[in-house]
Amino acid sequence: MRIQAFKTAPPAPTSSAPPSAPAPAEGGRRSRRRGTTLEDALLRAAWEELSAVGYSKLTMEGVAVRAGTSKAVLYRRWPNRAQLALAAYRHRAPSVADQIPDTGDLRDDVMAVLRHLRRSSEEMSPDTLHGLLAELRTMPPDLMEVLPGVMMTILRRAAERGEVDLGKVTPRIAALPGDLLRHQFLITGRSVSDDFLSEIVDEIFLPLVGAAPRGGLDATRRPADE
Amino acid sequence: MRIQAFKTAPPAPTSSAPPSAPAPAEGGRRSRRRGTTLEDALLRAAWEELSAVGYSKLTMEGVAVRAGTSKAVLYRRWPNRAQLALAAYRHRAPSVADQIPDTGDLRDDVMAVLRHLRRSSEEMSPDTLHGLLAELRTMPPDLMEVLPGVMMTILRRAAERGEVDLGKVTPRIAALPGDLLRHQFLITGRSVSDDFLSEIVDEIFLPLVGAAPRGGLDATRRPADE
DNA sequence: CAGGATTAGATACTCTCTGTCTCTTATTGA
DNA sequence: TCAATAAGAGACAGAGAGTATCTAATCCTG
Repeated sequence: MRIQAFKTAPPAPTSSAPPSAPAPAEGGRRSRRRGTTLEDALLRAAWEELSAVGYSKLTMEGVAVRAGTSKAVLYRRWPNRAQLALAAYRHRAPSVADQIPDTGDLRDDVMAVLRHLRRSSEEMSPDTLHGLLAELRTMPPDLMEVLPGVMMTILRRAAERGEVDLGKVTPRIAALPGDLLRHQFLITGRSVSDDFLSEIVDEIFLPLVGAAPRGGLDATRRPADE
Repeated sequence: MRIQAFKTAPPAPTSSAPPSAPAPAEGGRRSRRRGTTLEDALLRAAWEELSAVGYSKLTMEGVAVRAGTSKAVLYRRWPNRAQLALAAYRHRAPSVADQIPDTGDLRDDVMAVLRHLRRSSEEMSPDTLHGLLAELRTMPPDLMEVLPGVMMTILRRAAERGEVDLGKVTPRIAALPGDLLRHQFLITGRSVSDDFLSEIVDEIFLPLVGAAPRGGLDATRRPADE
């Protein structure tokens, strides 16, 4: 036989606030949230918890407490941890496609995209990424499709400027810099260095698309130009 | 106060064999294993369990039962699941370095290495790889260092035949085919296709090391060249 | 504005798994 | 022969996932 919750007693009107929730105003109880307001708060809490403790230590209970609610409210919306974490990521992550760089120089554009991608990787710990991938079995396609699109735009502009020959560019090549960055991040579990980005671009990507790395191959950067 | 196991009764000499263990001989009890014999059996059981259910469903209890022993015996040797799984992998995986192909042709050599690598990936489900990476935080370096070494050997031989210019080959480029294969495996969660391997080699690797993809362009092909 | 529908928030509960510990006894080695 | 070692059995404590049930706050409709 189950022991059920209080039957009539109101939940202690004074000082029954959740332990360390984002402050339910003060003193009294916060009004009950619903709809989008609540959902936003849940996703924000999930993201904060994810950043704070990482995926492997992410618990539904933890998210619920941080959001000032309970597990049931989470399970009503997402079937499990992985889906919640993914939703939290999508809810917050700014897309690479939001601002496609256009510096007038292919190398600069590509570096800008890679730095952006690195920044957005850093927001998600490797632990989180692996955990997600392990539970989702596969990377959600929409997260993979953005980058090649962005790269193609950049390359098309470079082709118009005569920097590259579009005929040499296959989808695989367009995806290459992003793939290598992601691989490195997954394997080393740490954010990649600027040198690594330069290597990708100068040793591999630019040669493949037929654009000589401007000024010398000393990597990291290049001398004054024109 | 604890309720402890039988005090004097011998553990039911007849038919108390572990549920589905690899057959403890028959009828009676198997003799008690020790040392290397036992350790081998444990690692083999761990690998079998890993292949059978994947890392996310791998339990110490499951391995113990399969090995016909108990959890304590496992914990005496490995501090946790991840270390056990890693040990099981190392114990069984044949290294790529064991047989470096030498066909007399760079493309064939590289394809052979990639196929070997693919085969050995297939033995470990993506789920397992992600799970391991998530818990280990980072790929054990020794698992990463083998491949570039093998590739350099192949490339050196190709250079002696005049197929490539070693001066063009950086460590990053040597590691490239393996990295791309691993990335694809991690992201898609499935074994990669032959076409994918050809793409890597013909579109990316060979051009970078200055060796034209031989003859047939039928694979994924490339714009008319020379 | 009243009353019904919805569902937030609180809490209990079941299950599974990790990692630890204790106990008995088979096996080894001196 | 006998003491030291460790295998194998299983109890146990604790954490967390996911489910279920209840009360009451809020919304919506008439």
